[in-house]
Amino acid sequence: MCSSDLQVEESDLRKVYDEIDRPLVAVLHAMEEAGVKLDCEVLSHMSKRLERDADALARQIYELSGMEFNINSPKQLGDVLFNKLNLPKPVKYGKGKTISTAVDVLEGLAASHEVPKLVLQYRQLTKLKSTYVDALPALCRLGTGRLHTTFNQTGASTGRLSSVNPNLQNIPIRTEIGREIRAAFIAEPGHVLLAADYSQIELRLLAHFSQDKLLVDAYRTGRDIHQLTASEVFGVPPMMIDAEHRRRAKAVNFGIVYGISPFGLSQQLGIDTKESKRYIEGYFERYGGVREWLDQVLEQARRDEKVSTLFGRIRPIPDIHSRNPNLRGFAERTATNTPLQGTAADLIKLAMIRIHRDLAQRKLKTRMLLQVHDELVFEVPESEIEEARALVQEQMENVHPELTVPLAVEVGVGPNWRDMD
DNA sequence: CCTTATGACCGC
DNA sequence: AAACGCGGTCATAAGG
Repeated sequence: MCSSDLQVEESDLRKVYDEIDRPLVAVLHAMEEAGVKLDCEVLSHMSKRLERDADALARQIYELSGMEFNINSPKQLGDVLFNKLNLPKPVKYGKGKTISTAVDVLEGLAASHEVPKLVLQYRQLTKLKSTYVDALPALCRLGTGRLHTTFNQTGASTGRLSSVNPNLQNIPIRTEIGREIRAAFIAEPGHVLLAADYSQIELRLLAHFSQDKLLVDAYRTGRDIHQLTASEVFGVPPMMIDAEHRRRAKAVNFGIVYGISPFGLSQQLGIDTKESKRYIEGYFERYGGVREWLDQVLEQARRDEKVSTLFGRIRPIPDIHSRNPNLRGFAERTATNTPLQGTAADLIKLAMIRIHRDLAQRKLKTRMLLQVHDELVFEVPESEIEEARALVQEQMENVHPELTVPLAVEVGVGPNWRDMD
């Protein structure tokens, strides 16, 4: 027996290794070798434009500050904002050393002063330029113009993959400029990119694990889950839910998955902890099964000092008995989040193995390129689009039919990673 | 010169 | 003091 096998003697863990992680190795290798085509021309033009725009912002910042300094140095920036311009220092942010210039601090100041507003714009531009626009083309393999990441199979304690050199799991999408970068990820001539992503897989797994009546019923009947939570927590009929209600309810649902605290939710929503506490209490009043499941996971974590995914992947939770409330709090949130995040990771890995197998069996030229936690990206010859779409959606949705709620997968097809229909 | 820590910020 | 899960990268700054 080889030494790596000694680590996985327990039978459930053995199965996770034999049926998920070991067969995934070949799939990941093929994905890394395939790479993804990058339109370096697009990025080169973007680089010049961002250079000009960032430079113009910097000049305005220097002008309004009355001095030149390094905007990228939090120390120098804090000094200018809070000592030279005498903007109000963030409460609770000093923590001894440098004053925080984090985005939420600057956002609070942006309404009353031009400089923090410009700094936020400057940061957005320089972040995207240095991390993506300038860095990615340099990593393209010469000749093919393709970008090859390395997937780390043991990087995340929950069983998720990670991606390095470059990280292709954090390509921007939220801002317009970010989406321009995404548009530089293209398909070879005669091909399209196909992206398939699980819709709210962790909340669906929460429904499965907790068997909460309301949550299970919501997913079985195809309800808008954030609208439902808004309705239940704020006591407003579903039809009366506006965008702000829904936004707050969405943050509550995410908070539940992450291991909610009144403080964390209040920070996320920019509200009082009193109010966020009311939201959380309101949630558990309505989703009683969720409360019971969370309690049961914590009980198990305290008993075994570990938690598991649906398939038996294990995460030790050594700090669950810590007398340090901070450490213990982290351990508790880890304990409740890991079965959700880890089971989602197990499921998409299983789907990847089966899709890779089926593509080969059917002798399709479609290639799996990327995995981004709940999304798979493929490069598909135009002649195979409909067959690939059906195969991928089918395998992802039916990866584990024993779940008590359906898994929903949305599929998009397009010439690049931004423009998907 | 390289390594490490920190602050900030990109994604799911 | 810190404060909601999991990662990776960049620029700065300081240390060996």
